[in-house]
Amino acid sequence: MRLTTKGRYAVTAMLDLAFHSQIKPVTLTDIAARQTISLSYLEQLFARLRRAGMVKGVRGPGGGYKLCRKASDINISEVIAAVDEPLDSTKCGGEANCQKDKACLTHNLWMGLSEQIRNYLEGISLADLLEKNQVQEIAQRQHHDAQQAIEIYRHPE
Amino acid sequence: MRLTTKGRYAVTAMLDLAFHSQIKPVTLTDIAARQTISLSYLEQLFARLRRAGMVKGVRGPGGGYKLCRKASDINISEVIAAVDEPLDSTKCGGEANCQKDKACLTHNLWMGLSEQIRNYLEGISLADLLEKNQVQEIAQRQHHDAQQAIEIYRHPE
DNA sequence: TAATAGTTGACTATTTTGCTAGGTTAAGTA
DNA sequence: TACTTAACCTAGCAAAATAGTCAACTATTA
Repeated sequence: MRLTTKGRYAVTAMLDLAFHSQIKPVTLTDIAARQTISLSYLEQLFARLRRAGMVKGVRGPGGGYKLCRKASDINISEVIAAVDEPLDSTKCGGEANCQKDKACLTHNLWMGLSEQIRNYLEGISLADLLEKNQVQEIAQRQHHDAQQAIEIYRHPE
Repeated sequence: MRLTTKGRYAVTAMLDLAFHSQIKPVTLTDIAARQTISLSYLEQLFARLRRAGMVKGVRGPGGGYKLCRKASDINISEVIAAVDEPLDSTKCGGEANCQKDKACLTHNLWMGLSEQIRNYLEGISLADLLEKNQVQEIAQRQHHDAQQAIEIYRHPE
């Protein structure tokens, strides 16, 4: 899992869509204006989101985009995965010649971290974000949980 | 906090260094050969790591690089921070005109996530990684902890 | 002094990112 | 039917990031 501005753009746009599309479809032009993202770039992002089955386009006047599923059933992880290229799996793609090398330790760390981030983002839906504005507070609580996890990591049992 | 291949290269190299520099300094040529990273790219990365006070170069025959601190006192977070550019702080850099806009929710999410990842990586030192090879097992345990954090997030109290 | 190895800077190639410009197609509306 | 709207599609482009090369220079050690 990579974390770049591209994914952030996608999440921003999806949040805007989830917030505004409750009555009727939302045009990309509107999202572009509200979020200051270029229209054509949004089109590219939404082409991927559509192919991933997360949004549906409605053509013609009064058309636009709407969510395929409920906002509570779309998590941040899949939004990012939809727009990001599936990045090459770190040279040693499970090759046998890798285990002997110390380099693979790093590989494992990264896999573990990726997994951790993915899980974290999978647990947060678009609806979660729209419902509660006190993200700071939540981050604080999760910070605390993370510290506990680290304790367990360092001193098992 | 961004997650790119650049950071992964840096961590890989630092791990290699921590592992091999216990007796004498390690040349970048050696690291380049072992980790299949180009020498000059490593030079660029180590220039930053040196400026960040994490490694020290020893010139002349028998020279190379060594760690400034113990491997247990160098965490993954600072390695990545040293080589990554400090990324522009998301348009609304704490501006007042931002709070009104729904876009800032996304911003907050990202800040929270960055914080989470940073904390996670701060809790892992180079020594931690070298000591235990069972990263999978650890990832498993942390996965479990992450799930608990998500539960708390969704159902506070 | 000669060899080693860090240090520095300039330069190149590739990929990703973000965006522009131009179309085509489907669905409403006059 | 003609017109408008907006999705959908394609090609291309400039800036940045990524990854790497080459060459000169400096400090250290043998």
